[in-house]
Amino acid sequence: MTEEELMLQQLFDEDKLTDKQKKIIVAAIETFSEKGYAASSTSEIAKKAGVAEGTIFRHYKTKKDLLVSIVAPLMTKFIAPLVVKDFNKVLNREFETVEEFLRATIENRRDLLIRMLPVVKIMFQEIPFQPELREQFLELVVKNIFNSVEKVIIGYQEKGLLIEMPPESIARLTITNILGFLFSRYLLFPQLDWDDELEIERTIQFIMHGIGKKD
Amino acid sequence: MTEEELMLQQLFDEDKLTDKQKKIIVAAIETFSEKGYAASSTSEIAKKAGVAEGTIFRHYKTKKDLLVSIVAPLMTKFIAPLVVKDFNKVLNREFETVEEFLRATIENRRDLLIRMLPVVKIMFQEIPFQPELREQFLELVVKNIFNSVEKVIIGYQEKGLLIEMPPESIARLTITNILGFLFSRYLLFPQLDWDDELEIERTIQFIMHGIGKKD
Amino acid sequence: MTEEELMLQQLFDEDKLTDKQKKIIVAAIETFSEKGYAASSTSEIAKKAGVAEGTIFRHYKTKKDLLVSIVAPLMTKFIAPLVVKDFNKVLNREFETVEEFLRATIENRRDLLIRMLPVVKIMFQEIPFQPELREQFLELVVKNIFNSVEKVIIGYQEKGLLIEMPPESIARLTITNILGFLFSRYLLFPQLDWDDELEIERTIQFIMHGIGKKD
Amino acid sequence: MTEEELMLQQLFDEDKLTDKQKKIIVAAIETFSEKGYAASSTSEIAKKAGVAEGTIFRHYKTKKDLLVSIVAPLMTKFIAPLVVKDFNKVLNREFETVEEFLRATIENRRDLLIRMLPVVKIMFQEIPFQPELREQFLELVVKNIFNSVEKVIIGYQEKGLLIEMPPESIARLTITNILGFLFSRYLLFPQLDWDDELEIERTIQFIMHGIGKKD
DNA sequence: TATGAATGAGGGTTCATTCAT
DNA sequence: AATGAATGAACCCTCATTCAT
Repeated sequence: MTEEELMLQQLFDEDKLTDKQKKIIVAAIETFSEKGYAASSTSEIAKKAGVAEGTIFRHYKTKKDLLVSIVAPLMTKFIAPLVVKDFNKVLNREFETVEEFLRATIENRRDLLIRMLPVVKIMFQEIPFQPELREQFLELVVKNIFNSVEKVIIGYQEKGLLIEMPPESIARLTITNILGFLFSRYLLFPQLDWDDELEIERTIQFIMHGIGKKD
Repeated sequence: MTEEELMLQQLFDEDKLTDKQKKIIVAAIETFSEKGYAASSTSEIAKKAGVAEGTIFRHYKTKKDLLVSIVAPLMTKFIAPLVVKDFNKVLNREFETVEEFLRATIENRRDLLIRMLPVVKIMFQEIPFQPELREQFLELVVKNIFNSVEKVIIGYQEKGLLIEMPPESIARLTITNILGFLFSRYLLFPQLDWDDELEIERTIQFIMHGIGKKD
Repeated sequence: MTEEELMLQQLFDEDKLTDKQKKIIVAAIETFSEKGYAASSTSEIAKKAGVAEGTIFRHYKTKKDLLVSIVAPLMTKFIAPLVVKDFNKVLNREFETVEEFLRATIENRRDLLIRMLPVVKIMFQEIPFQPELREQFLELVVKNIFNSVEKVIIGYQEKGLLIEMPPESIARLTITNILGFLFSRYLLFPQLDWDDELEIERTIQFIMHGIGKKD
Repeated sequence: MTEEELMLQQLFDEDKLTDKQKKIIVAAIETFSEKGYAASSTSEIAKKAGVAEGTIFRHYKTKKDLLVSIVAPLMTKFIAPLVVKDFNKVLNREFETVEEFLRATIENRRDLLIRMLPVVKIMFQEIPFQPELREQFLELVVKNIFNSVEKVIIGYQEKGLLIEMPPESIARLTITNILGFLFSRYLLFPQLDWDDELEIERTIQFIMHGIGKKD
C-alpha cells in the first residue's frame, strides 16, 4: 500500500472505493495540488490515473464534483477529528500546560499533516473561488470545531493559563500561526532551508508569549 | 480619477501607460482576483476593459505576461516601500514601543492594504504555481525586505523591547499574523461579521504577548 | 396491463418478449418520440426502462437495431391491417358511400391512432434519414397497401362514387389529408385548441368535395 | 454565384454576412437537411464549409443558435412573402378562379420552393423538438399569414367560388395538401418516378373538388 | 440472462494567440 | 496602435458499445 493509499484510507475508509476510483482520486489530488484546480485537465488526471477519461465522469458527474469529493471529506473526516480528538485528552487534564498540548498536537500529527498538505493546499486554494466549499468549510470546520475549541480554551482560561481574550479570537490566532507556518514551509517556500523542529518550537513559543519581552 | 486608477498610479506611476493599458490592467486585476488566473479568460478581460482582444496581446505577449506585469511591480514598488518606509521612522525612534509601531503601521496603511487586496490575493494565489513569481518574490520581497526588518528588530531587541528570537523568525511570525488576519477577513470569509478595529487590536496584542498569561 | 402494454401487444403479440424487453421498447418509444432518435441516449432509455445499459445491447445489437425493431413491425403488423381490414368490409358493400367509410374508419380507430402516434411520429421522423426504414416502408406499406386500396377505389369508382383520377393519386391525397390533420393536431401544434370531431368532419368533407363550390 | 448563394441572398440579403458566414450557413443547411439536426456535428459542418470549427462558434453561440439562425429568417422573410405577395394580386382580381390562383402560385414559385426544400425540411423536422421554433412558427407564420389568407378566402367566398367552411380550416387543408405533395415528392420518396406537372394538376383539382363525384 | 464498470472516440464549446486590415 | 475575425488545440463531458462478473 502506497503512501497515498494510506492517506486515502484515512480520508475515505468508510466509502467503498473501487481500485480505479482510488487511482483517480490520487491522480486528481496530485494534479490539483501541483497546478491548481482550474489549470488541471481531466485528460491529464485520467492519464496519470491510468484510466480512460470517461471513467472519471462515471464516478464524478463533473470536474467540480471531483474537486468537492476530494475536499469535502477532508473537512468532515480529517480536520475535525484532528483537532477535537486531542482536545478531549486536554480536557481530561492530560496536559498541564497549553504549551505541552500544542507541542504534542503538532508533533504528534506532523507526518500526517505533511502528507495531507496537498489536499490542504487544494482546500485553501479553492475556498476563495468555490462558494460550495466555503459554505461547507464554515459549516463543518469553523462552526463545528470552534465549538470544541471554545471549551478547551475556556478550560485553560479558568486554570489561569490563558489570557482573557474571547475564545474565537484565540482560536483564530492559534490556527493562523500553525497554518501560516505550514504554508510558508511547504507551499510557498519549500525550497528554502528550514529547521523544522526549531521553527515549530518558535511558533509555539510565539503563540504563547508573543514577541514582547516580559519585564 | 477612480479608485482603481489611484491604485494604479501607486503601482505604475513611473511607466508611461496608455489609457487602454490602464483599463486592461484594471480589468485584469478585477478578473484574476475574482476567478483566479487560470479561470480568467483574456476575452472577458478585454470586454471588461472595453478593448479588442488583440489589443491585450499587443501590450502583453502572453496571458502570463499580463499576470507578471501586474504582480511584479507590486513586489518591487509597493510592498517593499510599504514596510521599509516606516521602518526608517522606527529606526529614527519615532515610536517608543513596538506595539505603537505595529498599530501605526497597520492603521496607517489599512485603507491602502484593503484597496490593494485584489492584487495581494492574486499574488499569493499564484506564487505556488508560477516559479517566476516565486523567485521574484523571494528575491525582491523576502531577501530585500527582511534585511531592513532585521535592523528594526535588532534595534528594538537592543532596547530590550523584543525577545531574543532570530529576526527572520520574528519577521515571519509577525507578517504571518498580519496577513493571516487580512486573508481571513477579506479573502476567505468576507461575508462574516467582523469588528475590524477590535480584531486588529487583538492581533497586535497577540503578536506582542501571545496567549499565555504572565504571572 | 398498462395502456402501453396493450399497444405493445397489438404490435408484438406474436413474438415472445421478456418482461425486460417490453419495458425497453416502451421506454424507447417514449424517448424516441419525445426527443427524436438521434437525440435519445441508450442510457436514458435504460434508466427509464429500469434495466441496465448492457441489457439493451443483449437484445438489440445496436441503437439503430432498437429503432428498426420498433418501427418495422408497425409497418407490417399495424398499418397494413389497419387499412386493409376495413377495406374488405367496404368491398363487401358495408358502406354505401365513401364518406361513411372514411368517417367510420377514422372514428373507429381514432383512439388507437392516437395511442400509436408516438410510434407513427418516430416512423415519419426517421424515414428521411434511415434508408433501411424507407425501403421497408415502400415495400411493406406503400406497395402492399396501395394494392389493396386500388381495389376499393376502383370499386367505388365503378359505383360512380369517385372521380376518375388514378387510384394511387387518390390514395396519396386521401392519406396525406388524414396524416396531415393528425400531424398538425398531435405533433406540430398539440397545444392549440382543437375541436377534434369538427376537424375530422371537415377533413372528410374536404376529401370528398374539395373547397370549390358546386353550382 | 452558386445556387446556394442565390438562395442565401433571398433569405439573408439584408444582413451583412461575411464570406465565411455564408459558407457556414450553406454547409449547415446541407448537413442538417441530410442527417437531421441532432445527428449533424459542428465539426462536419466546419469541414464542409472550409472553416475552423471555432469560427462557427464565433458567429453562432451554440449549435442550436445556428439552427435557429437558419430557420427563423425563413419564416419571417421567405414563407410569409411567398404567400402574401400573390394574395394581393388575387385581391386585385388578377385571377378569376381559385384554381388559376393556386396553379399560378405553385407553378410560379416551384423552383424556389424546390431550392428551399432543404430548409423547409429542417424546419418541419425540428419544430416538434424545438419549442423556440414552434413558438416562432406560430407567431410569425400561422398567425401572421393566416390573417392574410383569411381575406383572400373570404373574397372568394363572397364571389361564391369557395364553400362556406371557416377560412382557417380551408387554409390548413390547402396548405396541408401542397406541403403533403412536396414532402412526399422531395423528402419521403424522391427516388420514385414522378410526373410533377401532372401531380400538381391533380393536387389542385383535388383541393378544388375533392374526390367525390358531383351529380 | 443480466449487470454496470470501463472504454475511447467524438460531441459541443472555449480559449490564447495570430494577422490582415 | 488598435481591431476583431479566424484559428485549431485543448477543454469538459456524453455516448454507444464491450466484457468480466
